[in-house]
Amino acid sequence: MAMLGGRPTLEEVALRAGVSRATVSRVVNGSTTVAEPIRDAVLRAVEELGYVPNQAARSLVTQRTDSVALILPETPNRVFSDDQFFPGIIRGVSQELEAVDKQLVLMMAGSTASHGRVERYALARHVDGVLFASMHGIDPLPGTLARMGMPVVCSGRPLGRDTVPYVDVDHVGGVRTAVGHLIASGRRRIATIAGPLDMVAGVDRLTGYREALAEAGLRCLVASGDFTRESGHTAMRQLLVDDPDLDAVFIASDLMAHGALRALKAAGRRIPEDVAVIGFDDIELARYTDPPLSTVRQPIVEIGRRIARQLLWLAAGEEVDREVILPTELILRDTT
Amino acid sequence: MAMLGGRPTLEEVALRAGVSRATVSRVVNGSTTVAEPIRDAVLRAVEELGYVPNQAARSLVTQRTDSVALILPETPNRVFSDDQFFPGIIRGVSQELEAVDKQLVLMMAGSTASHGRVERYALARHVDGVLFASMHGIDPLPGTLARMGMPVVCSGRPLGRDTVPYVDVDHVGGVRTAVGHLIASGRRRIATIAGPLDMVAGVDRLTGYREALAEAGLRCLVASGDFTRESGHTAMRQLLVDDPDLDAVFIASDLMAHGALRALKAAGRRIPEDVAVIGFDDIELARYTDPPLSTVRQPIVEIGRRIARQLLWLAAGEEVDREVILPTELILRDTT
DNA sequence: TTGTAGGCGTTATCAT
DNA sequence: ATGATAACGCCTACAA
Repeated sequence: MAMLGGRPTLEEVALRAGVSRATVSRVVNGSTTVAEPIRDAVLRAVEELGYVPNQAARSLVTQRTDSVALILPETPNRVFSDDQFFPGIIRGVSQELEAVDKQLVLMMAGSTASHGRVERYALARHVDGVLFASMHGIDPLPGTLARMGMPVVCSGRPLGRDTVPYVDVDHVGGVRTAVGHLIASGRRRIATIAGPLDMVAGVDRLTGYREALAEAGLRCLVASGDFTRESGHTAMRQLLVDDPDLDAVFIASDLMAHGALRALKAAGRRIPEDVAVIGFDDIELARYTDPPLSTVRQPIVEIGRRIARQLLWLAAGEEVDREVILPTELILRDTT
Repeated sequence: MAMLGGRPTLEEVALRAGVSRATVSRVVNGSTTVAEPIRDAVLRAVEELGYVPNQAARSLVTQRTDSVALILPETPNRVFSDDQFFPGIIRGVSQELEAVDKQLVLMMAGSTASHGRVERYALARHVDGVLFASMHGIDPLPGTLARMGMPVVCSGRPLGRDTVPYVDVDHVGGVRTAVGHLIASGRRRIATIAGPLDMVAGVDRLTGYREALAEAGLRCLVASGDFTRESGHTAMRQLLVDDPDLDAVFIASDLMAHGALRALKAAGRRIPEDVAVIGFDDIELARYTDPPLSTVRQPIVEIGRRIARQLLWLAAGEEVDREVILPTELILRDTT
């Protein structure tokens, strides 16, 4: 049992086991060059004293902390508001990290002021690496850290010309498939509610929509939201004003789709008879909207796992792919 | 600019500024006993070299890490699945922590195996404190850590007889108000879908329901869920079998209520004409269910902030209240 | 196989 | 007001 105030050190364990500090260190770190009986004695002493290595001391010499930082752009609306994206990412990341006994340090970085904090922190702690999730606009931070030799991986293709490794899904392809399905089933006035255009996910999904319509020679009708329910609701009402006869809409996130569904129903549209809708994400909510939402599934937790794995490779000094693209899948429910 | 491989140390800054390490340390830590010109010279050197203090070295001597751990019981279903509780807590906690420039270390602790990890970690890192959110059953970990002198605060009254400080809401009172409202508006066959009974939130909300019905001389009808949508859906169907004539139901979480709404509609019940429903939480979803859900609001983010603040006080060596109870509020929308 | 000793980058206690 | 100097707890050559 460790006692209050002053936990045992290597030194004390060594004393108790009747060996040198070096030997204790070897045992604790699993070196194989220690005689069986000695190892046992040390282990017993460790047990009896309740010894736990001091991570700060260890880091000081090893230059590692066995922890990685996950940086999330805290925008008032989105992060943790009611979106399953971040929770999913966190979950995936922590699964992978746990497997190798590393810790997850979470940092919100909304303001540019906090960018300073983040940078200082990453440097000061010697975190073993930094993960970024869904940045807005052109953020120099990932590139800056990478250039200083810090392992960095992003979820979502980073804007700008920094070339840090990232994991993303095939937004364009996924949306083209979805909109293609709408067209194939006879819809002709197909609108979209785009995500924020300072985010790759927003831009790429809009591109997919545009490409699909262009190919079919159909006209575009675009409204914009910021991935929140509320914005989806507002955008849908706008769309209904712009073209009361629209017969389908692709919406860049399920949450926005949820808001849009409400606007559609309020306007007396039957779904999917009058207007078909397809969302993007496939969060659990999608199965419970009324009617259940057709959507483009992206493997959110898997993205978290992959960025974590990539980072661990990087930190281990390996080369990793500059780009990993995960597939999406069209899930057809009752809104199409 | 710090260079790759080997960032500058106190020593180098001292050299460059032409002073001793001690003086640099003083400046960096904001001591007031340093002459103006010297301070400036040091600051300039810090700037030019891109010096950032090494946290490990610092922790080694100060015995602090400026970081706190947040332990979440990772159950396959709940954490981060689609519940706004944990995200809200995290958000509140990180707001408070950021204000004092401390870091948040996130740890999932589902298995008992991971309990070992958590304990070791908390000890090894000298985290300044540990936060627990919504534990299941009787968990000895908070008490154990507290006894070892570690500052600990829980969100939700801990089961068992360990006496660690906690922050919770008035579950019983909130539910009694809600059920009281149902009764006052003429409902007589009022069922409930309870949360998991190994959690205080589950037990207390059930108690509130029982008390309210007992007072009114009404009969109880109870089904159980685990706070997920799916379980709410299942439980509601069961309830409908048990008593096809029920005219109201109090549901221990909004997510379960969402699932239940679906079951109710599938069974052809009109809401609220045939059956009234009230949930608990007031997550954003509640405004978007069909119809919008009446519910008992609990201030989730505020809970996060409070546990963080309490912990900070504790860590600073102050006394804190053993118990902080936050109020709830009945939000009436269209399901009542 | 085991022990010795030096150093990791800071802070803090003394002198000065 | 500033500067030596001794910890802080551990890892790791290097020596034995």
